[in-house]
Amino acid sequence: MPELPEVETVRRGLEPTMTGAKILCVEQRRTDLRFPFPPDFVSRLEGRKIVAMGRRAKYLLTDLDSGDVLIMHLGMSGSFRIEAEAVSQTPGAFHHARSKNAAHDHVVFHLSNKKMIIYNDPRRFGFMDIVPRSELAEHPLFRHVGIEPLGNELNGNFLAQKFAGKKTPLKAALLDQSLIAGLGNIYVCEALNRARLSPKRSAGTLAKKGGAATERAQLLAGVIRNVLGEAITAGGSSLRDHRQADGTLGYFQHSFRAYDREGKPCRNEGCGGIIGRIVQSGRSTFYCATCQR
DNA sequence: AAGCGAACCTGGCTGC
DNA sequence: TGCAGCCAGGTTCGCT
Repeated sequence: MPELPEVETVRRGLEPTMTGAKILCVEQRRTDLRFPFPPDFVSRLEGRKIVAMGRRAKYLLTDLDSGDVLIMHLGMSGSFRIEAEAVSQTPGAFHHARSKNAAHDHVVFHLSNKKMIIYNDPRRFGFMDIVPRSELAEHPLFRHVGIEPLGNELNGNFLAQKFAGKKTPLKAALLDQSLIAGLGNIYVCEALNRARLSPKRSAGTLAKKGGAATERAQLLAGVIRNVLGEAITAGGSSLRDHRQADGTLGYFQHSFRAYDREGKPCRNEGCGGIIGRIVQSGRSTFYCATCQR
């Protein structure tokens, strides 16, 4: 589900409730998601105060007053919701057992402010880990993570330098989290459509011979920032189940120009083409063969 | 070495 | 109504 804009939306939704609160009790309802939980998962969380809620790439980073960081990844179908702690009953015991997807509520954090943070993930591609903040950068998950697309490093020169000589399709290069971290299938399709670049073009064609940036590279870098920024403003995209933490739906899906619009008219000005669908390395690519070259 | 398909897992939708 | 088949926002592994 979640690409950078959705994860950032989740972060912003959780922050007011989580930051400053103390974790009183953690219900860990299974031993694993995509990976096993660390054996001391619960004991390293209970009694700790939450100092900050951050994000790196598609990871949520919860800093604790112990110096540990709780790392959370939502996989394809992970989501959080906030509920008021039920009074006069065992914490969390059955309060939300009646809600729709309770079968997939895998972790419940009970906070000192009488709120519950509930992690739900039907497909269980998400995962959680805890490491000391000082070791985060060297953690296997983060060691090879690429730049933040909304930071200052993303520009035409960066793309040209990283893509120079690459024959891999441009779409695949943009999905490579070790280059730019946070883009996924939706926003790559959207960015390429807005930049009018074919997903099939070799990534290397964005660099000149010496490795300098082409105008296309400059354009693409700017478009990536814009699309992600607009999506965050819209609260992300709600295709199936993504919601902001307060339960409201993101609405960026209404602004899609290519993704999930097979057979519909390209929305680029003066184009008049039809959005098509192809498969690249097993994933759907939506693009307009008329204007994306 | 790069690039592709399969794998992980469940649910929702389509079509027979 | 039922069931088979296909598809899904991510990532990693292993085989050409």
